[in-house]
Amino acid sequence: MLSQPVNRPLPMRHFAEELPAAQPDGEPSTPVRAMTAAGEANRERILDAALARFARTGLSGTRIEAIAQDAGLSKTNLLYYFRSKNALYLAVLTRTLDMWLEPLRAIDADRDPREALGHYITAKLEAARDHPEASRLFALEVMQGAPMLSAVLATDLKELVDRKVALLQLWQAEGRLKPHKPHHLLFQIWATTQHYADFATQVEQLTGASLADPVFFQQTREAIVASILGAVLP
Amino acid sequence: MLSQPVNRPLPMRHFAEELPAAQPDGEPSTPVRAMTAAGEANRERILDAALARFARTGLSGTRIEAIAQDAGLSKTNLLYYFRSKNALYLAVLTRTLDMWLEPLRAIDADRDPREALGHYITAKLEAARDHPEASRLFALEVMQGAPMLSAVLATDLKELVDRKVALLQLWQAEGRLKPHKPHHLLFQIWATTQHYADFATQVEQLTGASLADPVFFQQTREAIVASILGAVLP
DNA sequence: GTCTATAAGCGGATAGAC
DNA sequence: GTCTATCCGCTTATAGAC
Repeated sequence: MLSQPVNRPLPMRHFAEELPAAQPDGEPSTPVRAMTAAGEANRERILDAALARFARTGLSGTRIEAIAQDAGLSKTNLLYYFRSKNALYLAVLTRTLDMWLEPLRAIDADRDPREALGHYITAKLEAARDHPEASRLFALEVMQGAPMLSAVLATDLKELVDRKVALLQLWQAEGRLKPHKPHHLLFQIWATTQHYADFATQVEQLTGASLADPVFFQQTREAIVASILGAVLP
Repeated sequence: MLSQPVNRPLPMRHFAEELPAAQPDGEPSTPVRAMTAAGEANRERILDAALARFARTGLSGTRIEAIAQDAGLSKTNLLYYFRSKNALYLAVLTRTLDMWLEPLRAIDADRDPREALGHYITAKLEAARDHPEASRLFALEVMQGAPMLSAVLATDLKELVDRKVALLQLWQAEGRLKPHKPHHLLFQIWATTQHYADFATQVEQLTGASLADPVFFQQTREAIVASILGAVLP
């Protein structure tokens, strides 16, 4: 749809998306619109800063000037790289989504259910530990009705989940999983693992620990694995 | 600290709280500051509308004019009842908090652990079904670091949780629960039950159902009870 | 208690020089 | 690519009449 920051005036407030235009690998030798190394580095710093801010204060609660400061440039300069706050927000969402869905994709039909699900839980909990902002970003977005992401959820996520649900049903038919509505299994895994990222403030206030503590991480992992796998394995 | 809307000018943007001044039961016969029946009804309608809006779009994403319209009065008039947006937000939070913590308080030492925890899970899931906005409101608040609520969480909630954790540890010592860090049991219950409220959009998109559907509710309840109680009961 | 009018300030976005 | 200056709309909040 769109590609790079084209400075044409728009009559109304535009919500046009500037998806970061899948940069061709290798040096930016393309004559059409070359992105310098410094430029690319700025882009990345902006996206990192934006993720942190949006995950903490949401879209409307975040001022682009704060993001710019975190990234070490001026507000105007940030708007050179991203045409609008919404464009930046969307860029952050899409950049993070693939990474976020990766563990689910990795659930493998060839593996043993116990092993595959155990790996999935561990991977999700590691993601909650290593990328809590990503978890919170999506949680904020989905909780507000996914205004910017509903299309992707309804298509990409739905498709992916449908495939994995079919796999779980297959395992059930083979007697390798107890009969259950498979969605609940997924929801329980998502809910419990992401809780430790999304509600980290509360978890720390109540226990004094976080997933960053290896002992606490192991405890948590075992608690989740025990309850969820215990319920679905025959 | 403060009580009713006093119209004194404030030099800086004020975050002073107008906690709703625990209205004495019975008719407003107090001569000091009587609240008419109509006034009280307005207040309630505002609070209801505010809960719905804040839960959906957050504090900064909500315009008080939208709340006013939902409640059927003008923005100016809303500000007659609540001195500021922040005051209104705080009033909504505090009004909802007690209701939200009630199920946890109800966990009873005299009951059988299986029964007590089963009831707790059911009550939490009913709350997620009947008051999803309350769930989302607190989720939004806590996920953003609980800027307005951290004091209450650190004292009231902490105290309440500490008491219940002690009870769970007692049950463990008596051999009526498997040894486990009790916090994880609570977190799992919170996470799974609240997930169906907080991520209702996603749940509906993926399953086509919601907790409002009695069949789906039962399915969900049984899945949660099975996994969580299965793991902690001896 | 409710309305009209308006103050006051913030924050996103653009223009244009360098 | 980065900066300075500035515009403009939006939203909270207040003043004051009725």
